[in-house]
Amino acid sequence: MSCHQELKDKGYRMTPQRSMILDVLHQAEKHITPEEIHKQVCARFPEVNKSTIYRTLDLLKKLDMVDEADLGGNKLYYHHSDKGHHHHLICQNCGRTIEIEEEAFNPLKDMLKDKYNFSPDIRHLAIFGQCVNCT
Amino acid sequence: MSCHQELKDKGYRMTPQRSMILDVLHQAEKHITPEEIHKQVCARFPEVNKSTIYRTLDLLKKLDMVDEADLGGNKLYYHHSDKGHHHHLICQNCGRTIEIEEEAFNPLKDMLKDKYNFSPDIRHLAIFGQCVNCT
DNA sequence: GTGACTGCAAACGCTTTGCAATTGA
DNA sequence: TCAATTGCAAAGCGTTTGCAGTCAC
Repeated sequence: MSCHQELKDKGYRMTPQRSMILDVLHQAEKHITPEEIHKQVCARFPEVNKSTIYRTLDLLKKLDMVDEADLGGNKLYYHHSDKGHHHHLICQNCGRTIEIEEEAFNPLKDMLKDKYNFSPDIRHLAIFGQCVNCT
Repeated sequence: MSCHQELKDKGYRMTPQRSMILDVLHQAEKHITPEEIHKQVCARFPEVNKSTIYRTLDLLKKLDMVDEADLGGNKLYYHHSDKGHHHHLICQNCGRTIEIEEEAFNPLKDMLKDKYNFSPDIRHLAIFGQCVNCT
């Protein structure tokens, strides 16, 4: 798990808390909230404080080691950035989320650049709607 | 201002508070937050409670008289729905927001439908990035 | 008159912060 | 050793809620 080393290399300390947060992020199959990270970490190592979760996520975000996704609602979601950027289709009916690869948005990016002179930074995009099962 | 009548027709009461909230929404040039609505309403009619703003916005949303936009961050933005759906390009550097018309996203919609069997409900989309001045 | 509406105050959920105690290098 | 990191408790922010009083119809 090289990201443990990565933290050290950048001059930060490796603590059990940070190690476990990294592990949880690593094992997570999809985006998780600070709340979920906290729950999972506490299952293994009781009494890690929530503010530690938040501070660690801030740090990892600053170091580009996690991606932060605002999927709507009032929560933020995080995932390991080595899992690549991608986007989400979220069914407003059943809640299913479909991941789509970043490249699918290249035509959109080009259009925004050509027509609006705008360079989009599309790391996460949440698009709401209806999935097949629900239409 | 027919939306005042519209409320009545649907069986709701017209109060000074609701009237002013509608006016503020009407005069707003762009999306505004409940906070801003509150400030503007209070400038004319002191002491309208914030919960009234929230409850009125909920009502108007239910009646499809306002659109709610989650532009990221922890705030919600509102605007009169008769101003039409549109999207936003938000410069992460200078904060400028550029409105773009809904039709610009038709190719994207078609792609999501064809490739992912997903029917997007794209009423508001916020795309972050860099505007011309900031690149 | 009466139920829809408002103001108030308290609580919510998620996140941030100041500070003293702890701990990794 | 000693600055970086943590836990704790409190506060921040935008929003929601229960309730008693008021007001549009």
